Amino acid sequence: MTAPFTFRIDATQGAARAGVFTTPHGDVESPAFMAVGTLASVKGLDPDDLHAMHAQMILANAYHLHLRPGDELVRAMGGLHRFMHWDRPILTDSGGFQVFSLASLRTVREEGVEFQSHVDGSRRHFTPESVMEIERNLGADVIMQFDHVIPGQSDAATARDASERSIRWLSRCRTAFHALDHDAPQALFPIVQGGIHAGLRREAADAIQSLDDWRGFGIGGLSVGEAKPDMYAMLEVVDDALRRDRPRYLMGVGFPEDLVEGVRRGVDLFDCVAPTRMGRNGAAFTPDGRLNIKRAEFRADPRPLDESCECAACRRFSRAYIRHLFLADEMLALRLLSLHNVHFLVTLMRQARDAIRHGTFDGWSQQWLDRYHSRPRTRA
RNA sequence: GGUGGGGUACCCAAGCGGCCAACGGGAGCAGACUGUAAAUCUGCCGGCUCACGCCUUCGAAGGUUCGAAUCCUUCCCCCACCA
Repeated sequence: MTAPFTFRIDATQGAARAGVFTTPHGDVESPAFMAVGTLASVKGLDPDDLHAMHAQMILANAYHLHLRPGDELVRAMGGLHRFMHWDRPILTDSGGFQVFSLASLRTVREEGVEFQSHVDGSRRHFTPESVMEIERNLGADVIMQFDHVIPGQSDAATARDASERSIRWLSRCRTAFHALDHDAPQALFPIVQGGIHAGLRREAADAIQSLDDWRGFGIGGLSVGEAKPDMYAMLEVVDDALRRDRPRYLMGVGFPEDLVEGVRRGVDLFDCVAPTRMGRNGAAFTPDGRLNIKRAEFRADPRPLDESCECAACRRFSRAYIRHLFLADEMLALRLLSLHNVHFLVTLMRQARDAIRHGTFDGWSQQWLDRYHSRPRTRA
């Protein structure tokens, strides 16, 4: 068995790479999409669903699980893997994104962040040290540093402040991480910040890489309101600035087109709430763009959501049926759409992997993007 | 037959002389969601119009009034109780 947290690159094409990331709970073939299970549940799906669609690794969130049910409880229950009955790799986010998304409920200081719990209003203090302990208690394979995420269009001064603070916090995370007793092997990933400012991104990458021999890198602070071209430009900067023999994880991305664009720019891992949230809100991913199942045009449409899809929803159910379920507020609709969307992204990354291995990625990705963006109104 | 209550836009429902094309819901139609405070949020929702605006509506008909969904008269329906 390969030592944990090694990354083996099997093939490359341009900046794109196909590889295998090894964790204590199994290998992750990359590029890969990780479904998000913030509260130790990929909303609407159970582990059997995820296994069946060949999901390899999933995400959970330190902030949310600390508030409820409590990271110490999760540890007492044998850790996140046992608690949620998922025996494959897990990554936990640190709560850095909540610094951004719960901006109205928190105060950032150098020491850490004071949150007012969105659950019960109680005050909670998060520091790099406390977050490391929380993530140790949860016991994911990969844990993310505590970082400071800011809106995507922030000016350079704001972005520098947040990025440099994130690097100082990384240093504290690293010290705390090594001082803790871990119940099982874990890898701490740093996060490259810097907003949409190329110079800041490069500085952040350099500073982070001088701190330790990291097993992988997070790329954060993107898909938080900036324009897509800015995000893609930052990926190119970061691709160039980071060592290539470690996996790169683009945090919070994304939409299908962003995954393909990301792989083209050297990203190996992605996660996003989009497939489950958009599924719950009535949208399905298809190779021809998003399909809004609520639309009247699907009232009597016998076709599956995506005619080329082999997921458990598309193998069995029509658009007409799923539309009916959705409009009737049946929970099965949310589940089927979530199932399809996660399957879609997991499968998309498998296709990208295969294309890289076969040396056809450039053509494949261009064709895929052309079709996705062409969006024929109706295919009948 | 008597008494009381009621008939408002696709449905429910507020309004009870001008600020009413008419509060709210629902349904319907469309859109947005990117490390999940999200099974959430936004817009449209009588007709014509890009819009200003105009036109037709509040059971029916007639009346009072500068002006009515709102007041009066008659009629038609519905509901409850009494006989």
